Amino acid sequence: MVTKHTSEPFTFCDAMTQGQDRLAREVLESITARWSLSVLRVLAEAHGPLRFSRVLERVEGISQKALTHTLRTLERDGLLTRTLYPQVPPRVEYELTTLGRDLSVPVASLWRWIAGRLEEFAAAQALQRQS
Amino acid sequence: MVTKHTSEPFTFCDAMTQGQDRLAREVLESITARWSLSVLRVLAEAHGPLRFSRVLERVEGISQKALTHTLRTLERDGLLTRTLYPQVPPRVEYELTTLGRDLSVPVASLWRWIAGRLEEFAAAQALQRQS
DNA sequence: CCGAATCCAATTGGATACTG
DNA sequence: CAGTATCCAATTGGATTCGG
Repeated sequence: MVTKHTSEPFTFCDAMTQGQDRLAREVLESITARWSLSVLRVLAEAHGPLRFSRVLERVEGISQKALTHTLRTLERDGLLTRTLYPQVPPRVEYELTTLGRDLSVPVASLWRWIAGRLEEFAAAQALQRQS
Repeated sequence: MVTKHTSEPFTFCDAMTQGQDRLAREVLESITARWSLSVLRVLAEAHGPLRFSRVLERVEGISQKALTHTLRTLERDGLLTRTLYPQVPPRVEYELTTLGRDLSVPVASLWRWIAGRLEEFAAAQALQRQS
């Protein structure tokens, strides 16, 4: 699959089959879901595996249920691995995959694009509140 | 505000105040919300203003309520403009701003990053379903 | 025509209790 | 310890109706 580049923006979807488009959207959603970036960040900063409880502590405001769901989704998409050590009490460790680590590059780009235009966004919102 | 670049990924949040971080997240959310990309795309391809009904027709599967909400959010963030022509019956036109048009660049980057790794994502998901 | 308002179904999310 | 299960509150989303 090769993405055609034309003068038209947003054409990047066109070269995909319906299944590919669906998968790509799924991944995009899991990346941009409520808690994903925070969890990815915590794991990136850990430079190694982290137990469930440690992640729970470091992601401010997340509930245990939401964390479980977020981790499962990111695992499903191959961004992190889940390793269960069958001990009593059990130990479960989460760690970024190479894919998960590489992700920070394009995500950081988008983030910086937004960060570089914060004044424009703030101005737009301020204008909006007037009318 | 200057974003510090270190070897650490995800540090791009650090140089922001809490208010800036909140705003950036708000924008990121509005961009990645359910229908935003489709709406932005339709407007980008229009090369000009588009009436509410025309957008509604071209975004497959969206409800009128969801479209109204999406348009309002994107307008609030300065990505498009809403122009009301006080006629009977009323006419309302939506058009991308420069900010909205520029957005397609970083979004396309992230999209291509994902698109270029679809096989890895598919493989990860396949593996997942086994266990 | 545009969209606000209303109603209702379905999904989400937190809190708590429980288990291997 | 790391969840799953359950209950419940709050939010979301579609369908429909109504109004300027």
